[in-house]
Amino acid sequence: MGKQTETTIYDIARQLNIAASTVSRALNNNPIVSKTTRKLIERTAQELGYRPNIMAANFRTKRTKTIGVILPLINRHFFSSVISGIEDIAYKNGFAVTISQSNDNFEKETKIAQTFYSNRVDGIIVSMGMQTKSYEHLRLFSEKKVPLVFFDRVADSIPAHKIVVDDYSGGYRATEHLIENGGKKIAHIGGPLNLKIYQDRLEGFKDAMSKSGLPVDESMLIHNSLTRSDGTNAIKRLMQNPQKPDAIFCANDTTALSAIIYLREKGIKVPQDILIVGFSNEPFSEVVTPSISTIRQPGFEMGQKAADLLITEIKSKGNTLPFQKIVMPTELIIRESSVR
Amino acid sequence: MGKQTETTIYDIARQLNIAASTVSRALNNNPIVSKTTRKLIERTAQELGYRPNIMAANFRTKRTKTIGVILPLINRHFFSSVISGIEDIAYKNGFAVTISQSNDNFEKETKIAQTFYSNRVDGIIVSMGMQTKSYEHLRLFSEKKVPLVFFDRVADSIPAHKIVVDDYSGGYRATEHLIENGGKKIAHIGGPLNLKIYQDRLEGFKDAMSKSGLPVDESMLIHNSLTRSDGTNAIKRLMQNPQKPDAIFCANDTTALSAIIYLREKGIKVPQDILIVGFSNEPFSEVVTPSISTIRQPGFEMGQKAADLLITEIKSKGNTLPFQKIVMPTELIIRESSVR
DNA sequence: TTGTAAGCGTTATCAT
DNA sequence: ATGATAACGCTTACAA
Repeated sequence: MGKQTETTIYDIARQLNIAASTVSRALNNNPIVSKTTRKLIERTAQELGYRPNIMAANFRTKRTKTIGVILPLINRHFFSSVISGIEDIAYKNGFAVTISQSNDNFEKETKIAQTFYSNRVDGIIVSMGMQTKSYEHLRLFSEKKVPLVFFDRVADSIPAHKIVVDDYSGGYRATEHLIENGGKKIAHIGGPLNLKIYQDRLEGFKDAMSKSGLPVDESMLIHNSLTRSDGTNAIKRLMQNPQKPDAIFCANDTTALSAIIYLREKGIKVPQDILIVGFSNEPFSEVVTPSISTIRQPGFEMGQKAADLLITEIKSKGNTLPFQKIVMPTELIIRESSVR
Repeated sequence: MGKQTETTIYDIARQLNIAASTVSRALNNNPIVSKTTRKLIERTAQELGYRPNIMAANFRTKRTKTIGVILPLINRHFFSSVISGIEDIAYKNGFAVTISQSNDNFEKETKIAQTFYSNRVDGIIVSMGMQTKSYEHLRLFSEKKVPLVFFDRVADSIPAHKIVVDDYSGGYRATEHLIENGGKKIAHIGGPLNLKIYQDRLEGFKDAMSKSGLPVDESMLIHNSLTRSDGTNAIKRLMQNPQKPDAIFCANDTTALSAIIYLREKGIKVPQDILIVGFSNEPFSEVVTPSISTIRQPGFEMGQKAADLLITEIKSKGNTLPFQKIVMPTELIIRESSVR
């Protein structure tokens, strides 16, 4: 049975025989209004069931108190953890969070960026899609001084804050661990190399190998999109190789899982015959048999940090701080798949 | 090196010596403008780097093309699947999606609802928190005719569209399956009964039991918040019971997992000694050992359906269709944990 | 088919 | 400390 028309600050002003501007000031906690009128206004607002029209305020102030988030896929544990962390901090600071998934599709990513821009989000947080090789669609934001924070899949060439995990040392530690457990012919199932994170994991892998004097066999390096079926194809190919691997460093847990399941079907034992380490610490990794050794990425904390940096940037309008690259520590979690 | 000031439709109009209204019409694909002027306007808009100020348009039209989503926890496979489905449909219809998580906290849920209302979202999609027993905070939306769609955790007493899975028959099928596999003393680890879904799963359980002439032992019914540790406590209590269960129907996969891991530690074999069925088909259920038999809930499709219904409702402004309760089918997935 | 002009609800500037 | 008023950029009757 709601009223047809919304209460505005004018209604409150009329009721109290004061100016709308005073009402506006009171409702925005402007200390200049007297205590008595403020109380009066607050009570009347309550009585009339006043709800601020944020759209009008946004329009006027050119701020939306909204953060846009672009990421490849919502429905993935790491990403949803990050979202959760972003939402946590945003909420505490009175910001809304708008989320769109690119599905690793470059066109969609571009369109989302444009929509966010047109919607005048106060800032955006981005993790790029696997296809993304050009950054024109994001340049709009840096040009117009809309704060932008990257996480995980970052564009090195764009000046912006970046939150990443230490992919290099993650890759290094994972490989080192495989070597410590007897791995000699170690394969790597990696992601597309246009993304820095996969370059870094690969570099870590290579450096750990050469540190131990082990050769990197190019035929044992596979790069794909790291889906479940990509993983299955990769492990198949590796096992057809005349030089079969005795250990595999997978750039995510999904492909590690593919490998484990494929090898199980073929009667090849993990970790006895082949050692495996994944990356990301997906929830299933702990409970699969054998449980998957992996590199933990603090998704929730990364989201918090990203939101925190972005909001700081938004609040310090224009006085852009020097861009930071925050490298969150990774942690090797040793489970069954890599220990003989 | 961006311009200080944004291009508006007036800039375009001035450049072409036409009226701003014509520009507005052209840019909104109003068929009334002639093809020639439209082309002209589009080209000029492009040249001037025009980006519509959606805030101004929203303010004017009182529409935001935004859907608000309130759910307990983003970082949970079922919920993130739903979000993914919502986002998919919303994007295709030109809607943005704003998401907030209640963390199963009633106060936060209330505050989110108010914020969404003040932000004038065009509609909201809600799955309630476990603490939520009053619906005052949502009444605002129905009063003001803001479309509202519930999913999964619905409030039966509120008139609105509802998307649920067939929890009753899910519970029934799960229990029936346990009985078929030799379960006689069957326990149930369930959720809080203020939520309809857990009532329904329990009802399905009870009916399947009585159908087979099996007694329901009240000491074998446990209700908690279904977290990992809740599950561990529950299975502990059940195993201390003088009447130990020979099968358990868990209201989610998380507690099923807790049970499996606890029993494994105690040397009790699943499924040989105790049969287990879960609910939700979390990703880990397929790969844990033993793999968990469970009830599949089509999260992505539920999200799609919810967004679809909501957008239809939004577009049919005011002419509210009769409220639907859409019951999505559940599917029993039989894996290792329940088959002897 | 195009132009004119009012108005959406708020905030901010300037005056009182 | 409060009031009057312009302005934000767009859409939409209504007029031409």
